[in-house]
Amino acid sequence: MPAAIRPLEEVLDLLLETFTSDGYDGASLARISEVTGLGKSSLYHHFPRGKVEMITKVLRHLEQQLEQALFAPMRTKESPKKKLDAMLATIDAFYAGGKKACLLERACASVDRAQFRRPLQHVFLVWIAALESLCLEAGVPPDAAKSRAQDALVRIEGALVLAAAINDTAPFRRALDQLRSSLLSK
Amino acid sequence: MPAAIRPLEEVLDLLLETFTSDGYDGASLARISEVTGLGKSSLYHHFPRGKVEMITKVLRHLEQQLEQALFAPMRTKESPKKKLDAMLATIDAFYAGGKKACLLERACASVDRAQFRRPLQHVFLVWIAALESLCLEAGVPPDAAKSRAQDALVRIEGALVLAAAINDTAPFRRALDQLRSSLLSK
DNA sequence: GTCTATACGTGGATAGAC
DNA sequence: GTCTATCCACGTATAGAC
Repeated sequence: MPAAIRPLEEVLDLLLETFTSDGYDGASLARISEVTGLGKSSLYHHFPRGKVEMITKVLRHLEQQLEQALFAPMRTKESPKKKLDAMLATIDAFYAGGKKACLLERACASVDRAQFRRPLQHVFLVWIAALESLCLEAGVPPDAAKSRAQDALVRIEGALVLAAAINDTAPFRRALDQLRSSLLSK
Repeated sequence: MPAAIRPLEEVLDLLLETFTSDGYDGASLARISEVTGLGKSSLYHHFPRGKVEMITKVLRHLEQQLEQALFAPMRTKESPKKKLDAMLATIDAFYAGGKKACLLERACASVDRAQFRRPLQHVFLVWIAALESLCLEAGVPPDAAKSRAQDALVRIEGALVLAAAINDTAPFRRALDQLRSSLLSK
């Protein structure tokens, strides 16, 4: 596979951004073409199955980003508490303090979600697993760790929805604060 | 305004259902026509501004439904605890135990959301206000009541998103359980 | 109020030259 | 790998008869 003019990585970053802000349905090929600087034919060269293939690869790309930015730091030898704080700071920055939407949530609500259900679900499951590990490491009882992890994502996603809907980032900031103080408590 | 063949109320119920399951973007006029049994022209007779007017009226309709089913019962003389339990049971049924999506969340993620931002925001604010009142009545400190109310919606919306994404209603059931046990605590 | 027919734009997707 | 040009389906929306 010869190197493309614009590295695929970079294209995926742009697609991630576009799908996040415009939604999967709202991101038209015309818009995507504009954003990436690639003509439609070029896009179909890289993604023969069209938009479905784009979002699928974007989801994998996002998963890799999360792996590097969130999950990998959680496997270091730092104290769980410090790792939690670091993770929350990263999340805070990633969602611009609650001003930015979440690609995952947007994708869940899209018309064609059935066509990329699996990769979408996978990102959530990986994220939950990472949080569960952290809980276990901090001494949270095994039968409670998974629920805790799921509930953390519930709060993050829900807070992003509400913050956008009422145009107030307070719910998001509180959600992170609450996770900071209670996710790892026994 | 002469009575329509099919009462407008009933049409709005059908639209609510369709927008919820298919999303605003995914609900095409063809589909809406099919579901309601009204031809496209009839739809434009009732909703001259098209889909935007439909969703706007559906949101108002939903607000009235919530008023009757959720908010009005909260203003009775029952104990706050009993009223909370009743509300959670209604919510549980409304979202089919976490299997059904939330129109509000779907609408938030739609392409044309800017065109019905206000009515959408209004439903959230009314709901939050109702929860806040209940908190205050139960003796939750005034400076905490609003946050509590917002956080309750965060959990409900977030749980619906996650439950759908990972195809597991457990997060939703837990969210309601947690609200039952902690929303009104001091 | 409802219907049939249709206009018009834009969506995703392709063909074929370079 | 990228471009221009184009296809077709479907989207919303409208016209005009009944």
